[in-house]
Amino acid sequence: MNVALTTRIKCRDCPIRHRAVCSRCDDDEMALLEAMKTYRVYRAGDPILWRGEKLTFVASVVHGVATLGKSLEDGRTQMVGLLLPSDFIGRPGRRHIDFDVVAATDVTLCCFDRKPFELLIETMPHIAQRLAEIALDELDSARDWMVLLGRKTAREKIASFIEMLVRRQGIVSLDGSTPDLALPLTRDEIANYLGLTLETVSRHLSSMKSEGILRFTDRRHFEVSDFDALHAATGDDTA
Amino acid sequence: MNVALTTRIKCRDCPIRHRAVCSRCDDDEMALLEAMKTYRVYRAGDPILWRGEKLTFVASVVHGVATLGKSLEDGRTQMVGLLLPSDFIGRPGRRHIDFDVVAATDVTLCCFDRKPFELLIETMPHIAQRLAEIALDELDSARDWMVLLGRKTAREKIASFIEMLVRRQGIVSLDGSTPDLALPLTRDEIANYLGLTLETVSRHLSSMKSEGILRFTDRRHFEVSDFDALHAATGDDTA
DNA sequence: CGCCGGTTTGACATACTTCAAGAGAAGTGG
DNA sequence: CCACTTCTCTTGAAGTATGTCAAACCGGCG
Repeated sequence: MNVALTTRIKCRDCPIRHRAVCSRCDDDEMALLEAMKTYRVYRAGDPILWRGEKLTFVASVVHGVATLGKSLEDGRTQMVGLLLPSDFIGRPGRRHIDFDVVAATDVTLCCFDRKPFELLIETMPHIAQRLAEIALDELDSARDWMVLLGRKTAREKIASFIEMLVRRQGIVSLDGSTPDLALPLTRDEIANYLGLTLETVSRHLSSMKSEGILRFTDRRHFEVSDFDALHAATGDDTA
Repeated sequence: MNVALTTRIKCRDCPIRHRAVCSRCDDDEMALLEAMKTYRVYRAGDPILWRGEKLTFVASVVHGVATLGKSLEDGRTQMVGLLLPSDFIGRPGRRHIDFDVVAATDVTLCCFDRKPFELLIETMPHIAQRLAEIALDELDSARDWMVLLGRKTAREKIASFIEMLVRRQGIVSLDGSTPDLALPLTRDEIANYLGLTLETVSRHLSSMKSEGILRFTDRRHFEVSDFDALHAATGDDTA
């Protein structure tokens, strides 16, 4: 089995201490959580939860990136979320999960058995408060993604995706260029995320390269040479 | 101005009492909410909140249907949610709203000023608990919608939309037909919801009519004559 | 009656997909 | 170190679903 226990991190040393579902909890509450939690570790590519599976635990992502996706009958798939550190997995109150969760990189989860966690929601207001915030934030970004999926052209989708990567991991210098950035997903995964095919993704990345907007140092590493042009290609208004 | 006060409903007689953000509250808590709430009424077509606007209140939909949408620079728009009775509007903790909210039919809202409501979240656990549930449910359906927008064909999108209407307001009899149902949106609004154009919506509705899946009694009223065929056209697996 | 918004239908354009072949990297084993 | 496989990615050619443009239809309402 892919699941393994890892060295326990103390909650006070936890990298997601200030953002995860536990972030509003005080020291006493933290001690309680500390006693309940368990870790699970997955290797890149491993399935974490499969659609329809019984939902025995809920979890926060501690390290790594997981994808949240769903498939149609005939095998078409759509990624509906990228789970990054501090993101929450699972749906308290539901017996089964309705999505596929897969580790995109090596992933560490901080898990709580579902039943006890549901009790926690009843008895520890700080948990419910933070959970509501997290869910509402996630909802906002899901809705932004819906605009992208429903109305943007392939080029705009790809530009938006790159811009998101830049905003998340990079700094844009005054001349509109960025340092070297990693593409964390394969062309296929990007396509899956954007509602496109991998060929379309490849073609548009190539054309943005030949237009001088992007420069590839290698297939999985690139820099933006003209951030203004990139933003203009997203179709978003200049917010 | 479009906003008007309406006759106050007592919370205990409220039609959304058991589903809205207040549904977990006990009698004492209810009394407090009763004192804080105000009603706002909008006519079909009226804007309720505009993107970027200051968010002075949050609200629950009591009657009617509102749409939640977002636009691109050049005017393309995408609907990202349909707000039905008991749905929640607003984002506690945010000063501004990032979407356009428009009344699709006449709408009544039960409103709370944002600041006092945020205090309520801190002090009244039942509110935060229910809000988390609502947001997580909404998130699940947003994600289902992302699959539709990203991967379904026009025909599948429309079949899915009709199926949703049926599940929400109708009953399917044993022979797979339904009673007369109302189409609450115009072709244009449906297109907007599905990430299509109104022409494409119209064409596919026509073809499903000629295939004997749907029957229109009038442009805004229809019945399903073959629910199995409808479901088969959605592309979803037989869940 | 004649306008008007919502709708249908047609003809055409095109962005994206599909199918297919091949090139680069990266790993594997001799 | 060099075949050999395998996987990812690129590029091309052809097909198609959906968008775009345009005209006509229909029911409602002044």
